[in-house]
Amino acid sequence: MRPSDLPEVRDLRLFSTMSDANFASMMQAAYLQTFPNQLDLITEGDPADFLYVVIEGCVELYAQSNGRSATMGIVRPVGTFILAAVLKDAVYLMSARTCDKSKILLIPAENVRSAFENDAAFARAIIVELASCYRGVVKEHKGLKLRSAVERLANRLLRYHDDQGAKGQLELPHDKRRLASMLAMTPENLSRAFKTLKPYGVEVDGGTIHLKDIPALTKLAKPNPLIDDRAT
Amino acid sequence: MRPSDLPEVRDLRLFSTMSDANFASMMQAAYLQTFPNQLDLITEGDPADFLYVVIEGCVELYAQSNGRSATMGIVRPVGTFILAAVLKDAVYLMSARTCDKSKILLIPAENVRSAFENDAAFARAIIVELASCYRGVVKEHKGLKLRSAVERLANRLLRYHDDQGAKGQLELPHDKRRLASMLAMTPENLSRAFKTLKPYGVEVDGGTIHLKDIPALTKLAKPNPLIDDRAT
DNA sequence: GCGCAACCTTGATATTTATCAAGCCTTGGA
DNA sequence: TCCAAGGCTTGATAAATATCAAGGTTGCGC
Repeated sequence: MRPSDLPEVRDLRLFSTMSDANFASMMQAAYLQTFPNQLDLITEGDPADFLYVVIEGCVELYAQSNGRSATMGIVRPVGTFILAAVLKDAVYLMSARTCDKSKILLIPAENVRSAFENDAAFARAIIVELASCYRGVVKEHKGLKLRSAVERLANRLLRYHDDQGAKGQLELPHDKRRLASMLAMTPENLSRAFKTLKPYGVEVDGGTIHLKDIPALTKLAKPNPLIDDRAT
Repeated sequence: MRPSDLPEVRDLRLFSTMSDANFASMMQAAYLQTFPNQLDLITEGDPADFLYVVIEGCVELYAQSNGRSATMGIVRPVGTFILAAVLKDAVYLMSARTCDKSKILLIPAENVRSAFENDAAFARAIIVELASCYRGVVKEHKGLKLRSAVERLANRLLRYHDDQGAKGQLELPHDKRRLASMLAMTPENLSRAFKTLKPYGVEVDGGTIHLKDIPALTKLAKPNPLIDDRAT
């Protein structure tokens, strides 16, 4: 794999400040692979052999215990996953499967670790990236502890709406099963939560959601930048 | 503040690999202060001015939204908090208050950031620390999504029991109010959860808990290293 | 075109968790 | 010593959420 093959990877915040030489040497043993839909990429508990970068398609991160299962997040191009396990040389805490035919870049964990030992700019980029991921989970966790299911849904809808240009409607980026699991509820409950939001101008048409009364929905949702903003 | 003043801080995993010069220069503007119990140290949303190190006493991290409040964690000596916000030069995502008379070291955020720019060993130590914190929150989050309140309590009791030498009994390290909030339940519910665990050999005597049937409790709790182990 | 499978919804019901209102200790201060 | 406050428990009740069982729709392969 040569650096020039995937300019979008080189441009990732995580990699853009590395020296060319270090980037090339990290990528030298990496390889690009295409996987079919619904394929298990990694299983929680396995040692972290690779850092994964989603180039095309879509990957679901999920966790299991006691026969229960929960979606922890969705990674879309161009995004990485399982960075912390790779850096600590530990086992994965989450499993991952494709939720679409996907093109994935696999960078051997050993190469990532030696790159950050040798490249101070990369180490700094990792710090920023890890700190962001950490704050992302803290926000998720706060949302789960401080909000009801309906409030979590309302805020998620407002977030998608903003992400998609605030045009009064939005497309759910995944199916409702997964959305329910991400929001820590059952699919049945998600259905009912949508009904609960109807008086607040939320109209569901398959995967398209119309928001007819954003002030009312916002008043219900009480969005909080310290939970909902991606950036801060 | 001179480096020699607080050897236990120098020995923290986060700082032990720094050069003496960089440690000294980072600490040069730091100061040590004693705070009474129940004092608010930081408020979520405020800019991150300092990295905090608990030297003596105890600090509660908590979050608020919509009038609701949740304990996110407890920091005891010698531990740091609010590292990610400091590194990102962002606002705090959590508030902190003392839950005991406490001696706290405050290191100006600017000094921490310039130290990691200049000291590669410190940058690597930060990466390990951040990755650990990140995995810690992921585990918390998994526990909340995959377990019922009673299961969370059962596993927490087993963890404390192990931490304290597995002698068939344990001391709750904080009051039940806070324990309930950490486990994402109300105090009333915690009381009832303890009663639910009575048939599994859990006997409550104030802050002392006796575990009379650990196999039964373990069978109920189904502890999972990918949720409960501190290290992995 | 038909039938199957996956996904979503709905209703009925059960379980879990929260809320409200006392009441009981313990503790610390006047 | 006694009072008051805070923390914990308990019971009754309400609200939130999950489970179970159909049933409807859609899309796809045959």
